Amino acid sequence: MGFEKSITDCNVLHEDIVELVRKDMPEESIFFDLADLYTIFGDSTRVRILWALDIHDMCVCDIAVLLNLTKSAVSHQLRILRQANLVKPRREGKVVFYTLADEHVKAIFEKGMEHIYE
Amino acid sequence: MGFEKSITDCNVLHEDIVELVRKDMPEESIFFDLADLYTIFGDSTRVRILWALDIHDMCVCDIAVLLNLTKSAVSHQLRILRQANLVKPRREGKVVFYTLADEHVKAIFEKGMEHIYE
DNA sequence: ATAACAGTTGAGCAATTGTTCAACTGTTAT
DNA sequence: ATAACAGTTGAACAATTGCTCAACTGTTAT
Repeated sequence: MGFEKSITDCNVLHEDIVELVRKDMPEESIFFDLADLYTIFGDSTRVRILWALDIHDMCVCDIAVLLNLTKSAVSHQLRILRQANLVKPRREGKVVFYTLADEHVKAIFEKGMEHIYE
Repeated sequence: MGFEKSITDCNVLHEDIVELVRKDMPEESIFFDLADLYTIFGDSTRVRILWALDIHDMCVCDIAVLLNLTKSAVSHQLRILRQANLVKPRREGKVVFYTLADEHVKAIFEKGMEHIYE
């Protein structure tokens, strides 16, 4: 088991605190997954799409009109939301409806709103 | 009161749905604020800093050692977290300790984790 | 068949972002 | 004074991101 090269340009000042925190920290990959999820919420277009879908299922054209975007722009964002398992497509003839695929989305919004308005 | 130029390259397909959703949608600036907040959570370094501070207050050097980063990199990220009112600094001599400034942070993490592990 | 339309996709561009580097404060000890 | 060290800051660079444009599917109607 090797040690990774140290990048830091300073020394530990409170070894006890660092060890305490290090013990309780999850492994690094969890933080990447968490950050990846929040990156998706970090765009106002995607947030508006998710918010809209939480009110009612919608097709690409309706979303585009609602948010005043091209259907291409909407489709690109929907692909990102699809890959993150946040929305699910459902084809009906020529039209593709998108549905919110996760009940946690609203809870995440609510916690965010609580921070903003305090 | 004028109408903004339309960008969309398609027409409404379900006017009733669009109107229903439009009625319940908050104004645009709220989505920018929400997205800005999640952008901050959208970086694994910042998430790890916040997680660490939730366990215990820490100074810049300790964070740098814990996460194997330069103190400059840590300081830059702490500035972003400070400006978003997510952490607060407290100077003690040469050392600056940072504290989590918001109880919602943990709740936001928890909701994110719930989505990842389902 | 073929036209019309909803939706998708890849390349490319402008804007944004995280880190590094180097120079700079602020506080403590000699 | 001045050296030492914790921390901050601005410029610069590489990498990423959101949108546009144009070309492409897939389904329905003529």
